Amino acid sequence: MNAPSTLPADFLRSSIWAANLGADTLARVESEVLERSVPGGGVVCRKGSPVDYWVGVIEGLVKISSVSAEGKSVTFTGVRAGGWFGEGSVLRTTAWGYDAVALRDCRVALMPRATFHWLLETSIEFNRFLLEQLNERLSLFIGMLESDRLLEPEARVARCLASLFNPHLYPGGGRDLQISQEEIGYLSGVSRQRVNQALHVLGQAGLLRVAYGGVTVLDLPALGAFGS
DNA sequence: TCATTAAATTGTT
DNA sequence: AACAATTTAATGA
Repeated sequence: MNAPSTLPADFLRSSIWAANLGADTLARVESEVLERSVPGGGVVCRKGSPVDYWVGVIEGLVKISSVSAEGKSVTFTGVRAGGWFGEGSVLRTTAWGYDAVALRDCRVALMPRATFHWLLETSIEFNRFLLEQLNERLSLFIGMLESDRLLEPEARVARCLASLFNPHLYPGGGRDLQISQEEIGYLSGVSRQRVNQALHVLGQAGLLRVAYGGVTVLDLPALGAFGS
């Protein structure tokens, strides 16, 4: 069922930002990027700790969230295989402004801060990619401001899933995603029971197909616009 | 390959 | 939150 595990080098080459890099540039990046495994429930990076790397998800699913002083948790987004996060932190700050937690066993690629900045200074294509990625995330968060307060659980689940199929953030992801209803609950801030109901509503609407341990998106545009 | 068992996930209250 | 039903994964014959 699962694809054979991706080698770090293959993962880097399949990232869109790497598509137009020269061979020697790519070789240097490959030699400097590290790989690390994070068990399910483990912390990829913790709020307040130094930002030493830009992080790519090779395999698994990572939740980006923040916990308030009273212990209330807010999830910003999920990052699935193929996605990179932390560019804002690497660019502007020295400490992470949020937590990144592995929802299941993960393998992540770590690009050292220095490598990131070197790419930033040498590659126009890399800059173009960052501009697009930051823009995609901005519109994602703007949409969340609306959906978080105004929309019912069905729409929140719909948008949460749609965001995981964003072709700019997760290239080559296909239409299928292995994700449990519990994981969707963590990402969308909806109880698992409500996720279960919502998935059936969305399935009835023909927007997606639910399967054991995963979903298949049938109509991505409609999914992202559900409820508005 | 098949049957049995444990674990994970889903569906319902 | 708790429970039963279903699906998958693992194990050994």
